[in-house]
Amino acid sequence: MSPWKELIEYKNLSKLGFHETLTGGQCFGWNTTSDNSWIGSFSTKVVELRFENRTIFWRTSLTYPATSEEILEYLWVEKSYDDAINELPWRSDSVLAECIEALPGLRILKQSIDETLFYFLLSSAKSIPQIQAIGKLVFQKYGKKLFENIYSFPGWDRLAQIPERELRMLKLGYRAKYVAQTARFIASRQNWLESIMELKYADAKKQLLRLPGVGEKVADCTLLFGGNFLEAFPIDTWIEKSMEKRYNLNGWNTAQKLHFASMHFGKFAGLAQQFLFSAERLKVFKD
DNA sequence: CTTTGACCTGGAATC
DNA sequence: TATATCAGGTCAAAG
Repeated sequence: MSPWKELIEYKNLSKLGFHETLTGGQCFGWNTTSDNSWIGSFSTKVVELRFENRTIFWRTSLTYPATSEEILEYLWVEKSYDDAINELPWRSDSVLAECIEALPGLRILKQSIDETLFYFLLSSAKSIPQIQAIGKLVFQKYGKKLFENIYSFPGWDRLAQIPERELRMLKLGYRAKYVAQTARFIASRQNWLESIMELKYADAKKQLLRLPGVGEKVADCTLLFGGNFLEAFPIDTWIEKSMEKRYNLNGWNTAQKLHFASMHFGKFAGLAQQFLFSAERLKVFKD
């Protein structure tokens, strides 16, 4: 590892918001190394981050290094983040205001779409630690070793060569079929997944829905966390609960809730979703 | 077009 | 210490 360096001093960031960003379920490649530090990887770069006195410090692997610019981009530490927060309707929405206040600096990471799709294909009826665990088994077996205890995403072409039964042995359960079939779909279409990012949100989502194991929720997670589509609004059980309890949308179906989210939260609905989601998960509200 | 149940597995809840 | 339930969903069959 390189020596620790200061990445940036960040006034409006809490340890909780940062911790939740890295371990709250939008990504699965980070592990806590101490009370205030985390180690993980993105696009075969290994990084350790530390949060201290409103400042983020970083160090990186010598064999798989990242630059500070790459880390800032991955963490969405840019003016566009502040602008996005500013555009959310927290001035007139006290629920959202309370969530943002409780989790300063919570953000959407800029992950790669291939790896993000993979993880969310594993996510159904699994808790965050379980998704992390079974994902890691696959990385460990078919990926490249990047660091002690850190392995890379093998890539869809590699995954396409693996029989479903072999994936089942890695505890994927019925998700093995999703991964195996999706891998074959993607591997047989050159540049298909990457080109989705050039599309408009609705079209990109329509494309992802063609994949086996990808329903609305997984499609929106993939687009939001891996495709930089900030208007994507994944509705899982937590958000479902949030919409019904905090916004009184009992009896609304998913399409209606999605419409509400888009109208009410606007083009950064996905960022709002992350605050609502984490607030619900971390029990910010008394109920 | 909405509703229902199966699908793998295991950590967490209740006996 | 056992046994039953349910979990960041999807899909297909049935109403």
